[in-house]
Amino acid sequence: MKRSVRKRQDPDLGVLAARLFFGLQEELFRRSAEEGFDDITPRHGAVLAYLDEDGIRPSELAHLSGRHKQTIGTIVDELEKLGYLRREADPADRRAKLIMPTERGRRLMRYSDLVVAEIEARHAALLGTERYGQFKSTLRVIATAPPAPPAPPSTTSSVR
Amino acid sequence: MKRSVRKRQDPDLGVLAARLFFGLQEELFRRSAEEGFDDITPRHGAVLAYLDEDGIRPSELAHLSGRHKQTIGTIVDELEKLGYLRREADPADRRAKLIMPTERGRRLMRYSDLVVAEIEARHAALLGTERYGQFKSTLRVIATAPPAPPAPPSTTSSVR
DNA sequence: AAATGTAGTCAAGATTTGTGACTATCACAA
DNA sequence: TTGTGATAGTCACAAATCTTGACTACATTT
Repeated sequence: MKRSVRKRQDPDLGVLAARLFFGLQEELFRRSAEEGFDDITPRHGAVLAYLDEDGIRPSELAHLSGRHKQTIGTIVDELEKLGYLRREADPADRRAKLIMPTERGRRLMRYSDLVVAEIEARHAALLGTERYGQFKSTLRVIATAPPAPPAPPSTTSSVR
Repeated sequence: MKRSVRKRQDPDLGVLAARLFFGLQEELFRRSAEEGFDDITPRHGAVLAYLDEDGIRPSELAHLSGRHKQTIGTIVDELEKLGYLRREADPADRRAKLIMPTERGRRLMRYSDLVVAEIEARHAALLGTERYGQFKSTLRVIATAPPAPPAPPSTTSSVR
């Protein structure tokens, strides 16, 4: 059996994770564009996904999204120009800025949260609420699991 | 409750999918690098993930990975230079090429399949084989589900 | 054999990411 | 209070990556 065929018939966790992620991303940005938010790209998702009505710092966005703070900086520049957010001074720390969504940004936040909720509802309708609920809670555990278990102590370890 | 905090405490499917995918990718490439495959990047994954001992065509790689054929072309160039694969003529179609892994490519295929299998085994050990099996089969259904259901017929549809 | 479609490549421009350095501010300790 | 080291954010430039359009060779259809 060809590996490429096997990967299609019995895809491993990596292939499934990629499909889930990119499929969801595709629908989210396609529908957002249809709704009038047609000037953003998946690249902006790193910031948009974590926008907060109460403001959030660029460095926290960098941490949450796993990107460099320079990248976040240019994405924030773009989204500011597009009218989705503003930079404000953070009263708690004069070095820091707070990224505050504009009205348009808030509308996008609501809409994208809605689309994701709809996608989840679709799965729940297809699978049953209980099975989907179990799936999601298992996914939460797995997605939170540490990357690799601590290296098992070995009698041949170089430490001894 | 801040949206950003909510997204951390009760992450939606989008956030979970991103974590699952990027977490797995991180471990896979980190461990591959430790194993000596330290000249490849996640970008090469589009090709590496679907390499096949029996050969596979660039256009099929483009389709499977969702990237442009030009992108696949340059990735294949790089992997060829790095010694992971060769381009061979496809006997069945003289326009086409077959991407054949070299011995090094086959070793990487085996190792990365092993790492993913190990990650899955880790989850299965943590959750129990049955619960993990249910999770994975549900994930397969969800990841295969069509992006959006056909627009529901509506009495106010512009078609009528 | 003509027309149309497909496989792969080339080349150039635009976009995006990564690196290093820099200022301002904060936190902490001497 | 002053000094030291860390942190938040930005600038500027180099490197990597993606996108677009055009092109050749071959296959398929009519």
